Amino acid sequence: MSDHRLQEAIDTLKGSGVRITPQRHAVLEYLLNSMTHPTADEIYKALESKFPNMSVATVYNNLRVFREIGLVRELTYGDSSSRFDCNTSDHYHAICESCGKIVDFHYPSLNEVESLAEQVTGFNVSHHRMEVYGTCTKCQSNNAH
Amino acid sequence: MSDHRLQEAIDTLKGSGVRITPQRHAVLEYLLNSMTHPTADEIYKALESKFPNMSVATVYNNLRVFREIGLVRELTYGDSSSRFDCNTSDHYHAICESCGKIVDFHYPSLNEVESLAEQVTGFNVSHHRMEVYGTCTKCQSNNAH
DNA sequence: ACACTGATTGTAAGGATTCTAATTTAATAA
DNA sequence: TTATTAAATTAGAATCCTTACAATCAGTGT
Repeated sequence: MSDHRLQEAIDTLKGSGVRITPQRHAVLEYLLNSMTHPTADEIYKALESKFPNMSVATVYNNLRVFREIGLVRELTYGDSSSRFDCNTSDHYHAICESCGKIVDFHYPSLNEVESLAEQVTGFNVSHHRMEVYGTCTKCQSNNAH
Repeated sequence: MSDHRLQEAIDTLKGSGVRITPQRHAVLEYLLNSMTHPTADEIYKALESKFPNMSVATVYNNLRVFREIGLVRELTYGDSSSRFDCNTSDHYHAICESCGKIVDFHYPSLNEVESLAEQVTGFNVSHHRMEVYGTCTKCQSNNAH
């Protein structure tokens, strides 16, 4: 699908002197096509058939590289494992407390909060994160029987 | 210090049929007097001298009880272990990316964001979380040499 | 063809958290 | 006060996620 974003990401990697190996390409492609903010293990399992010999370590290594270069963000919610999000455009997440589903939504960036926080705390603020928690539509109807 | 908040919390627990054991009391008291959002291990180590036989499992068990009852919130940042915050009044956190320090700050609650998220995602939103990341005053001056 | 650097692999190791089974204890009522 | 009982604690094993490590492999340039 998003060949353009993929090519752009590959160019960014190459520009940083990172080699494009088949495994690395596959992890990156999977992340770009995925709308579900997968965990490292989900990526590993998804690529298992294509790369039967790939190690989990490779997935983690590549995710770290992508994160350090700024291609993906690591999301740490309450659950045990990190999730990875390659949508770097400004957006926020709504998380279902019942089923764990994550839905993106847009909102004008909270610059006011950042500048107020700088004044109050003396921090030099670089970024922020925000999520709303609640019940998704499907779980709402399930709960209503 | 905050005997009032402690007594209030204990009443809440008793009202839910939770027994007040010495260990439980100590964990709760430590959390209430702590301004640093400690990890489970920090709590465990801090109470070690008073309860030499206490198990880590006890700390985790009690934190889970407190969380389920709504006395504390579990904070999951990028680092490996959860932090626990018993300040249930509305506030946000500023986190230093250099030294890990966490500073509370107040801001009018982002109700607008919650209602917009409900409209866009169809979620029934119960709450939200937000943090700003940056460099604290101390690390700023350290970096400047 | 050779050397060099980085990437991958498999496995071991680490840390945080949960589980389990046995023991102890707080709250309650007789 | 004592007996009762369900809940809480304990110690250690087990689990899960992630990282570290050493050996191997692959691509690039000389």
